[in-house]
Amino acid sequence: MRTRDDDLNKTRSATILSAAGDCFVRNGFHSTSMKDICSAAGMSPGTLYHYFRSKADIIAGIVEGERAATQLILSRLTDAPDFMQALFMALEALAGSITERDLILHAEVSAEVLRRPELRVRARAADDEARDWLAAAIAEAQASGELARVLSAHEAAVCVLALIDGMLWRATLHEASDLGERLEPLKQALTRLLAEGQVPR
Amino acid sequence: MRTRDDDLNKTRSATILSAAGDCFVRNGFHSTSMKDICSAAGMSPGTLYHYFRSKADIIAGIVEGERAATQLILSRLTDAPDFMQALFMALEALAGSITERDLILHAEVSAEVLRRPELRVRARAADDEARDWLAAAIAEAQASGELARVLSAHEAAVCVLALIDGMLWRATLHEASDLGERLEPLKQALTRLLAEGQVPR
DNA sequence: ACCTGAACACCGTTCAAGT
DNA sequence: ACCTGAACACCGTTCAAGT
Repeated sequence: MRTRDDDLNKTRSATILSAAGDCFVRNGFHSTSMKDICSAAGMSPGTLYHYFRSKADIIAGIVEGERAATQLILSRLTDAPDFMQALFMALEALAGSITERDLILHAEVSAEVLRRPELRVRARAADDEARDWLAAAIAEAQASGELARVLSAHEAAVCVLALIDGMLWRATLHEASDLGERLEPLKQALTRLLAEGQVPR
Repeated sequence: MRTRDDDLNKTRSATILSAAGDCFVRNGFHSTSMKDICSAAGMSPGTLYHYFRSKADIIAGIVEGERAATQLILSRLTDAPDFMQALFMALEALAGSITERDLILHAEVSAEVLRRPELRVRARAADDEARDWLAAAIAEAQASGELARVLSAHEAAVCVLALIDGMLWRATLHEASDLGERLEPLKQALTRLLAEGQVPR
C-alpha cells in the first residue's frame, strides 16, 4: 500500500480537465464519451474514475476553474481610484484573455449547471460572490459621487453582470471573434447605466 | 398505401414536443432517454422516429417554438406611440407569461444550440430577427427624440436583449420565481440605458 | 402512411486483478 | 495508491414486419 501522492493527483486532475474541456468544445458534452476523454488524456477508464467519480464531477472541476478566473479579474477592481476606468480595464483584460474555447465551454457547462442540483448551488454561490464583490466596489464609487445612486449597489452589480453575460452569449452565438467589436458599445452602455452626470446626446 | 395526414402530423408533433419538454425540464437533456419520451408521449420508438428524425430534431422543434414566442412579444412593440412604455408592457407580458419550465427548458436548449451547427444557424437567425425588429422600433423613437442617440439603434437593441437575457439567466439560476423582483431594477436600468434626458440622481 | 418491438452498435460506470 | 481492461446495464437509432 502506497501513500497518497498529492502532486500526482493535481497533475493528473489538470490533465483530465484540460483533455475533457478540449473534447467538450470539439464535440459537445453529450457526444463526448468517457472513452474519448480517456484517449485524449492518455489513460484507461479505471484510472480516470480514480480521479473523477463521474462525468458530472469533471464538469464541477471546470465550473470551479471558471469561478476562480472570474474572481481573479474582479479582485483587481477595488484598488483603482476611478471605478469606471477600473471596470473598463477589467473588461479589456477579459476580452484579451478569453478565447472561443472558453466561451463555448462556458455555454456547454451552463446547461449542465442547471441540470445538477449540486452544481447549481455552487454556481449560485460563485455568482453571489461576484455580485457582492462588484457591489462593494460600486457602493464605494457611489459614496464618492462618481456613480449615480438611482440603482442600489446590488441592483447595479446584477445589471452589469447580466449585460456582460448577455454580450458574451451573443458573441459566442455570432462567432466569438467579434467580441472586440462589441467592447465599445458595451462601455458606452455601462457608462449610461452607472455614471453620474450623463453625457447629453 | 395511405396518403399523408397533415392534421395527425401536427397533433403528434405537438404531443411529442410537449412530452419531451417535460422530460428535459425534469431530468435534463442528457438523462432523458428516447424511451422516456416515448413513455411520456405514449408511443413506441418507431413511431417517435417517424415524426422526428433524431433527438436533436426534437430540440430544433423547441427552438422554433421559442423563436415564435419571442417574435409574438416583439411584434407588439411597434404599434405603441411611447417606446419605453411599450417596452415595459412587453417586459411585463414576458414576466407574466414565462414560467420556470420555459426558463429551464431554454437553458437546456441553449447549450444544444451551440453544439449543433444547424441549430446554431437557426438560433442566430432568430436572434438577428429579434434584434432587427427591436432596432427598428428604437430607431423610430430616436428619430422622435424620445430616445438618446448615444448608441446606434442596432447597438442599443443588442444591449437591451443582452441585459434581459442576462437577467433571465440569473432568475433561472436563483430560483425562477424571483423574476418579478428583478423587473423594477431592470426597468430603471433600461431607462438609463435608452431614454433621452436622464433622471438626475 | 402509420405503428410495433426486437435488434445493433455503443454508452457511463464498476470491479477483479495486477504493480 | 495507482492502473488496466473486461464486463454490466443501458442508450439512440434502425428496420423487418404488421395494419
